Amino acid sequence: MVKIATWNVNSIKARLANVLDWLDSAEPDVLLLQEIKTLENNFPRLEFETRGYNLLIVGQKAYNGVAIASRDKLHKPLTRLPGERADEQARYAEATTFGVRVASLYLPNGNPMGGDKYDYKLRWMARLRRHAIDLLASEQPVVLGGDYNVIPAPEDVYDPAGWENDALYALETRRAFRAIVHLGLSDAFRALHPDERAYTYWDYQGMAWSNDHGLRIDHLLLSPQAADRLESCHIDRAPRGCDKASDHTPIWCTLETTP
DNA sequence: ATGGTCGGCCTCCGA
Repeated sequence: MVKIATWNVNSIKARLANVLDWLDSAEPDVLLLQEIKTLENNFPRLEFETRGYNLLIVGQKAYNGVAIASRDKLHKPLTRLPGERADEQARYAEATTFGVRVASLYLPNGNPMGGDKYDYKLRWMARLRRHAIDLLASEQPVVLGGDYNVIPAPEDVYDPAGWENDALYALETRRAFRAIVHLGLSDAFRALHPDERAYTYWDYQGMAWSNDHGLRIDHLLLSPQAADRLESCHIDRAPRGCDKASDHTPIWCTLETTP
């Protein structure tokens, strides 16, 4: 069995104690991190390495930044999403570990609607779709995990009507997300919990956490070869309630080991 | 009574 988790930590330095506590209790084999908000050289490597994790870090100063931590070696690393050479933002890391092709992705937020930011989000989603075609053609187990900044359906947000003009839920955003999933990927959480209302993100503002005004925007999308091995998927709400919490909480899945 | 989101970085931007 291999346990793969994803967590937008909103600064690895500000969140280090929370992340290490969670690593020690949840013991994921692979942790996909987003919004580390630091350059590779300033990432707290030692704390992960002493716990037996290898690292692939794609850093950026102050903004964005993703990483993969794994108890197995990380083979054939890819540190940029193909398709737009001028894109300097650190939003994508991919490698093979435990025989699974895993990606840690931080999809652009896209707000405000109708400007450069939203155009960039849609272009990024088109690039992800194009890349997913190639990954699926390889017929290997693939787990594309991360902060998608996409609310897939009304049951994934506390107030769907209030979010219709937001880049996380706009019709065009949901269509672009479905166009990726419909290539043949499975949303691990929704596949195993079809009727469960569950969120992965609660804004810091307006008492969103205490009112459970959340969004489900962190996802694990699985290729058929991974989905056939899917045995569990859970959102761990506990870290969101801790002191100095990230606004996102971890979601993880387990894949059966191949016989 | 007070203040009311947070992180990074430099006084504001991004989320």
